[in-house]
Amino acid sequence: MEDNFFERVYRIVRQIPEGKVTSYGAIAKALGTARSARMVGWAMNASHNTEDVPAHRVVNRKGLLSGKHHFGGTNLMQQLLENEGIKVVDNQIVDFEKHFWQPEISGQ
DNA sequence: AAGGTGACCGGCC
DNA sequence: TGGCCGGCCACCT
Repeated sequence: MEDNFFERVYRIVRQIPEGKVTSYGAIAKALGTARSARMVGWAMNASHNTEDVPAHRVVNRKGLLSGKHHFGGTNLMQQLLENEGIKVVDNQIVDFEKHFWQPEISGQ
């Protein structure tokens, strides 16, 4: 594996258990670069090439499926989340805090 | 090498 | 919660 920033993000996302979701900022924080939340989103963009990355479990801080547009479909991301027991209404996760899962901090 | 870009976040109203 | 603005950092052309 390479030391690419993407790999770092993927590693975290892959640790997200089923039925749980996290935010870009949380991942960025776990990476130690809380200010690069945008980079996390960018990494997810490249995650299209990686199958082991459940990007559908990653949403923005509001719990909105900000990246559903990139999922190739319209409600695919939502379906995946609902399939894991997460309720999604109007592109927004219900009880977001409840399903929120915080990744472990790197180097700790 | 420089500039543009982005699936964001936090603060303020 | 919603809208607007600034910052921030790695990737791409």
